[in-house]
Amino acid sequence: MPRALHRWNLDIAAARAVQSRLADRVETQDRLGPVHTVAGVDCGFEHNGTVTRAAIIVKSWPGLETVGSALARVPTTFPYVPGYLSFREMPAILAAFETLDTLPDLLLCDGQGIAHPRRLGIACHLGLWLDRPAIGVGKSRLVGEFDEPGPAKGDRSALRHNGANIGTVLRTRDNVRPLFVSPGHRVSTETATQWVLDCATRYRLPEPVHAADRLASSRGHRKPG
DNA sequence: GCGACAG
DNA sequence: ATCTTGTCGC
Repeated sequence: MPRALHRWNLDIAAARAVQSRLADRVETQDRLGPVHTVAGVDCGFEHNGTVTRAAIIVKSWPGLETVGSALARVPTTFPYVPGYLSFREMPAILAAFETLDTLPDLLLCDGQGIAHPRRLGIACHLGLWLDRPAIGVGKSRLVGEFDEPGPAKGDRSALRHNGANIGTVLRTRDNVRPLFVSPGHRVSTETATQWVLDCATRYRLPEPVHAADRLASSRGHRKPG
């Protein structure tokens, strides 16, 4: 991974051009190997947002036991602009991945996959960069229209945008706000949806992402009660 | 011009 | 994302 050869603090116009170019390389068909490890990826911020904190939690599959983790803190160089999240969080995320000796078999990223204006959400960007199967798990919608899914765990509806199916609005627990699942790379919408549901055991967020969320967030450090 | 807008 | 305790409901 030619990390040193890349600059991430581009202007919006340049970032947009990069997204459009990379979007063509995203694979929406299943191309996964045996999945023995599933990782959750998320970011948090410290010091008034000047530092980005990326967290990765690697879980075994099946079993969902934590078998690895990584944490990296990097100076924040890109502002939060809807549609350009990867340029803000990728530097820290890649720094965290570099401390892992083995890449996970499947990545669950907090954020969208192809459910993005130019079909290049952070899950796509990360999946392409690491050449790993990746799934986007958003807590809210960026783009797309959908019908409210039923109230029970497993209920779902299609997320569409510009006449295309870009993901699934999935209920991962009874009576909780649904998640927005979309392919990141090398995973189909159907498979992505199934993996998120299979990893959703006790929280709204799938286990790996929930764990990464806690590690990335400053509140995850508070003492248990 | 106006509203929407991942984390 | 982050600042933040208790409280209401399934």
